[in-house]
Amino acid sequence: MPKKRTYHHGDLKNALIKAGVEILAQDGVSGMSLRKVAMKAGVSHSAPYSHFADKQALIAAISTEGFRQLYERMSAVAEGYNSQPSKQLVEAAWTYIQFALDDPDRFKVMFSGVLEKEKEYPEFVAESQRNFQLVKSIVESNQAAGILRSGSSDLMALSAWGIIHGFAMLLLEGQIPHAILELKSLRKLVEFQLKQIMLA
Amino acid sequence: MPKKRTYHHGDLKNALIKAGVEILAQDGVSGMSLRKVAMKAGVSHSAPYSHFADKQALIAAISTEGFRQLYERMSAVAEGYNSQPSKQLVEAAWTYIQFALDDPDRFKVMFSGVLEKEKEYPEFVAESQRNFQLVKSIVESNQAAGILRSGSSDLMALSAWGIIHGFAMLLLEGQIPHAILELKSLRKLVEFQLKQIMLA
DNA sequence: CTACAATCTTTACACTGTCAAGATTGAGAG
DNA sequence: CTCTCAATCTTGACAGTGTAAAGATTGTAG
Repeated sequence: MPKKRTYHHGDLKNALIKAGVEILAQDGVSGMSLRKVAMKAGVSHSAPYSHFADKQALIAAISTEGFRQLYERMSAVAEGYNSQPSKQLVEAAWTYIQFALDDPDRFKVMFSGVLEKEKEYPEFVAESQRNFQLVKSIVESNQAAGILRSGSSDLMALSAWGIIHGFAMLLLEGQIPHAILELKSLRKLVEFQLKQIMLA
Repeated sequence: MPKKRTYHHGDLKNALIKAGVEILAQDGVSGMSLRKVAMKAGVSHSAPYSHFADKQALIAAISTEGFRQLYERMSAVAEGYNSQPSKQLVEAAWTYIQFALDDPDRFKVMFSGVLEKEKEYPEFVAESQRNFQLVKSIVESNQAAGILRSGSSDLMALSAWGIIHGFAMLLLEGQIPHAILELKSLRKLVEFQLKQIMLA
C-alpha cells in the first residue's frame, strides 16, 4: 500500500468509511463529525462531498459495511455448525451479541435510528435483508430438525432475532439488572434466551 | 392557566420538556435543537441552562417523562386484566408496541442511545427499572397461572421484554419484511411473538 | 497532447451547543 | 414596607458543525 500523497487520494471513499468507524469507536456517535472524519483521512473538510451526498450517506455506508461484516461472521459460524442445527442457532446468536459488544457505537449506528431514512439507501436495505434471510435459513434448518416448532419461518426468524436483538439492545443500554449479570455468564444468558422458543 | 408574559416563566422546566417532545414528533431527533426548543417555549436560547446542565440533561428529562408515561399506560392495562394473566401479558405488550408507534422519535430517544450516559441520570434509571419491575410482576403472575414455565422471573421478563422490544425496534426501523406485514395484522403478530415463549 | 470529468481545496454561511456577564424578578429578613 | 439575595432569564460571544459554491488539480479518453 503506497503512502498517499497525491491530490487524488485513490480510494478516499473507503478510507472515509474506515476513518468513520475508528472515530465512532473512539469518540462515540455524537463525537463523529464529518470534518473529523475528513481530517483523519488526511483530506479537506469538504472532500467527503465528492463521494457522499451528505453525512447521512456516510453513515449509511458505515452501516452497510457493518451489516456486511455481521453477515460474514454469522454465516461463517453458521456454516461451521451445519450438521448441528441447535448449535447453529446458539452460536449465530452468540456471534450477534459479540458483534454488538465489539463495537457498540457502530452497532448503535446500524440499528438505532441514527440513520434516519434508511429506505433511501438501497444497499443498506439489501444488506440488512440478507442478514434476515440468514437468520431465516437457520431457523428453517432448526425447524427441520424438530428443535423449533413448525410454522412461518419468517415469523419464527423474527422472534429469534427479536429476542437476541432486544437482548443486545438492553445490554448496550445497561438495562440489564446487575443482579442478573452477576448471576450467570453472558453466554449462558444467551442460551437461556433462546431456550425460551425451543421445544422440549 | 394564566398567559405567560412575565420575565419568570413559572414552570419553564416542564414547558421545555413539553416543547421538546413536540419538536421531536415534528422534526425528528436530528431536528431537535436546544435553541428551537427554547424558542418554542417562548424564551431566549440560553434560558434552558437555568434548568438543564446541557442538552443531554434535557433529553434525559424527556426520556424519563416518557418512561413515566409508558409505565402508567402499561400498569393501567395490566391492572385491567388482573384476573386473566395471559391477556395481561398480551395487552401489556400491545400497549408497549402502541407506545412505540405513537411517537417513534420519542421512543427512539428513550432507547436508542441518543442519551449517552444514562447512568448519570438517577431518575431516568429509576423510571426505566420501574418498568422492568412491572414486566417482571406480569411474568410472575403468568408463571403462577402456568402460562409461562417456571424459572427466574428476571430472565423470563428479560425474554418477554426482549421479544417485544426487538420487535418494536425492527418495526420502527422498517426491517419487518412487507410480506409479513401484509400477511397478518400487527396485533396478531404481537400475539404470535409472545406465543413463542408460552406453554402449550 | 488536449479537453473533459472526476476529485479535492478554499471560502463562506447559517446553525448548533455552550459559556460568561449582565438584567430582571420574586421571596424572605429586617 | 423596603432591602437584599438567589433564582431566573437575556444578551453577546465563541468554537465547531453540515453544507453549498467556486475554483484548483489531476487522471484519462479522444
